[in-house]
Amino acid sequence: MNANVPPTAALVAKLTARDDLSAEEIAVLQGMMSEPRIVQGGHDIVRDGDRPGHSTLLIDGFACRYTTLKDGGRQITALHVAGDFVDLHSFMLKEMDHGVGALTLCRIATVDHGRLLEITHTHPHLTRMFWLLTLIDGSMHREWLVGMGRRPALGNAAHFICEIYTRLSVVGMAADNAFVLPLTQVELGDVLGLSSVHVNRVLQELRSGELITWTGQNVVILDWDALADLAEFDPRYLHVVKEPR
Amino acid sequence: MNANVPPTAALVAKLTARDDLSAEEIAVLQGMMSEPRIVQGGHDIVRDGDRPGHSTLLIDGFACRYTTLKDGGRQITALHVAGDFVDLHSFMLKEMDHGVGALTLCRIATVDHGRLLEITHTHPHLTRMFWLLTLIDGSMHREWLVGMGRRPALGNAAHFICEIYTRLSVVGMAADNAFVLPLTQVELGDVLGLSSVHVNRVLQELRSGELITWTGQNVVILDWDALADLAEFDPRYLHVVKEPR
DNA sequence: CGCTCAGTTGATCAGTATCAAAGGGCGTGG
DNA sequence: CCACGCCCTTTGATACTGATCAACTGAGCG
Repeated sequence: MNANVPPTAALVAKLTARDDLSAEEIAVLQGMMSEPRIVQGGHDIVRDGDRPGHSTLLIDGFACRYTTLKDGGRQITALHVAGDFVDLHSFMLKEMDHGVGALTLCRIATVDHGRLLEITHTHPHLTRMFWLLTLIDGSMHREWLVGMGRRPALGNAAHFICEIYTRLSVVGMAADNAFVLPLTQVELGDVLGLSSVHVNRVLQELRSGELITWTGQNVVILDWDALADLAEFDPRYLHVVKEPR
Repeated sequence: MNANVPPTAALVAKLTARDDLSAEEIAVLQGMMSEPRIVQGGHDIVRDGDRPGHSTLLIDGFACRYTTLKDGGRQITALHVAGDFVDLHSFMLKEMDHGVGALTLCRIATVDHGRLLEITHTHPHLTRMFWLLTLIDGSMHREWLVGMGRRPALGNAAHFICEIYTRLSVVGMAADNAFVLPLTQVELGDVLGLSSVHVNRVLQELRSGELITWTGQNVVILDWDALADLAEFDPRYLHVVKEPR
């Protein structure tokens, strides 16, 4: 939000939580991004079938990857927060096989794929760090698969809350077990593979168990241990460990 | 199977289905792999929590990534066939957040992470192709998420069959709508997030609709169009398109 | 002031899980 | 070569999770 926070601040935080970056690498990151741009909530950032010539960094706001089925059902396959590259994978995949939508007003900036291509020639470590970002996306996908396939709705909702809290913490957007999450219950249903009615009931159960409060967009985790236990949340899959990569 | 087929044959097929490789790159691939080794079906190739110093290429056989929950439930998050790197992601993630198991007798070979690190410095294009492989894994994860979240069991089972057929075709292990798939119904349940009893009923429905036959390990797709339609299968997510990357 | 949209509640329905048991194929050891 | 055992598949009965349908509330906003 702050004008003198560089657009890459959250990205740098996300990366340096996993490995040190050199001053030059940080400069390359800052130099490669376009001017920030605003996307209104509810609008698409990238469309299914697009062949974007650039990848998009989310500076601020919430976005998601989603796919829509013929019957109108929607599945959100990833939720993105500040510092996430929402479609870094399009650099190598070329054609988008899903859409990316802004859930709230989003501030974004882009990198040209040509610039990324150069970086793969000139900056191997930075290239690996970009690769790492997409691998962490994959880890989250797998964890969501486990949740949808084998966790009951209550546990999976709890797991989602644990994940988002952890991820927001990394970029300084959550602390003291509290954070802002501007998701409707319909959207949460599209994340968890549930109907919005059932999401409502699951949230009530989490509230009545005094595990969380969730009023408007304000989520507070009242009992982290109990929530993580219910979720069988093991944060290793987020790989928030600084080591040489 | 054949002794004068190089261990990297399927991998090269998989990669060249997406972009041309130079002769030198193919030589690098062949030169980097260890001597092949055998793993018995039912045994682990990598364990959850491991920090392997190498990544494993599946030369032959079927393997899976899986995670097990406290109640004993298991979710398979990826199914691997010949030519797949089952844990290329461990090169950057370092610690395994799930296990990799051999579903059948598997022939594997490994690449040291040190060798991969060198390649990221000396062979940018090959590096990008490795990155691409992990991105396609991610695409499949997302598609599975859509299936488990929003497709009914029947459609998702159909989708799985379409996916596997397409993937096996790329490495020459499926043709004429027929292929060998050595998966038990329990394992298929762990893939689809279903109980084995329900898998049985779903398969019977696919059979009675004359969409497939599945006897022992032999699967035949009788009506591809109807199966793909039921599945809403759109192969774009597998990115089997040759173009400069 | 009335619309719209998000959240909530109740009633009923459908899809899938669970439990239990039986049948079939195949390898192994006697 | 047969018998046993084991694993996988199949079937039936029942239970339960989560979906669907419908209606109502409350808050924000034009």
